[in-house]
Amino acid sequence: MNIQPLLNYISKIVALTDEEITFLTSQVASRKYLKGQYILQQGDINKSVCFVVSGCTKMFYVDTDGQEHILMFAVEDWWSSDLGSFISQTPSDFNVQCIEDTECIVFSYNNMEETYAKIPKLERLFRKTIEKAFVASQKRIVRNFSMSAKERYLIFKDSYPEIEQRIPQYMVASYLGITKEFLSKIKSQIAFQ
Amino acid sequence: MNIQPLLNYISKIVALTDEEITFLTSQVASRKYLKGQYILQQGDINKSVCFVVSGCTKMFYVDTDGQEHILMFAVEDWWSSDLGSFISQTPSDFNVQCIEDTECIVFSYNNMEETYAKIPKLERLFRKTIEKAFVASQKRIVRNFSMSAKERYLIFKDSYPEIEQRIPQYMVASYLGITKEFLSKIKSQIAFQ
DNA sequence: AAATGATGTTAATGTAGATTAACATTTTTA
DNA sequence: TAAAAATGTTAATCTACATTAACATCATTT
Repeated sequence: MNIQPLLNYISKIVALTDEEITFLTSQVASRKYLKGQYILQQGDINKSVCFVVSGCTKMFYVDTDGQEHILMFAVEDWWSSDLGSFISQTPSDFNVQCIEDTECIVFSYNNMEETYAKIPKLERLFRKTIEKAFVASQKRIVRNFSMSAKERYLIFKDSYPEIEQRIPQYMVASYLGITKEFLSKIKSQIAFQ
Repeated sequence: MNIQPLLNYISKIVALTDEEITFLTSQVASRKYLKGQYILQQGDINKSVCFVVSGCTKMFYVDTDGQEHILMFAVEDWWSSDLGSFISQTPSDFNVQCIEDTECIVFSYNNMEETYAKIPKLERLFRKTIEKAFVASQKRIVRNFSMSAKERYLIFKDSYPEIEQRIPQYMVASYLGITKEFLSKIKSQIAFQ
């Protein structure tokens, strides 16, 4: 199993010994999904945290009216999971679905305690990763409160130009919390200045 | 210095030895603020993470139109900080202000690495705390996208009845992302069913 | 106890973005 | 290569919530 992409990612944050790498390798698994496949479904208990090696996923919530609300995308070198369901082992509020053929490296809930115990550096890595995710999430709340949809779209485009290229526009709209029709209007406004 | 409230909080999540408690005590400080005082101001670098022992704080963002947007309140046993500024030691986007006389126990940035190194259990505690905060933040994003202001108000009221009692209504409105006038309307609607 | 400031309410009017619906374009499949 | 499915656009109409403004109530200070 090739976990090199994960090791490269980790090495940017903490340095593992050969022994730790060997142990880590024994604790994770590689998984491949086709475009359209679900990694997690609303209501199921999330048993795993995925590191995306290639491809792209979306995490979304389907509300009582059947409307889909995208919370995040994950591409190469990102983490993709419903952390809430994972940490409390309760039914998930979210779906995680592949929007391209996707390859992941997977940590499973049962191994997690042992992995943290044997490699405390990984606990540090996850602490830092989640700190950043939390900060980004707070900033998104602020933007949703204080900025217009147009401003939010421009920031998204600017922050994630690669992602905007590879996903359909109606998913960008969903991520921004607006309808595809309104995003279409915004884009035509921008085109004419 | 009385750090008992912090120790009680910690003991619910991880068990510290006497030695660890002694060390921890040497690393934190107690601080008192009056109602209205700022613990952190937008633009300043956040040097500390506060555990609230008594009182209440609000963290908020002032946008370019001078409008205030409240991200969170913190009461007894909660953490109150701009984590983004803290972890990256960059100017803060947020203000933290006391809305009651408030007493905190403070971890400072300079001690943090050492504290984690000496008491890895605290790194575990913070990982878990931030995981929960992140999950709550994601759920808030979903609610803001998929629910009406009235629904969000009812959930807030239900989730934090104590907080709703002790803060002015216009701050609840700001937290919900609506105007005080509209919250007033919602409340009168609810009163007549 | 009056005055000041902070907080809350009501109502008229305005607007960002939703909804609906019809159609255009692109991609995928048979 | 035609048909079907997925994606994107345009325009009319609607609505949740913002804005403004005037006033009411409560708390704090002098």
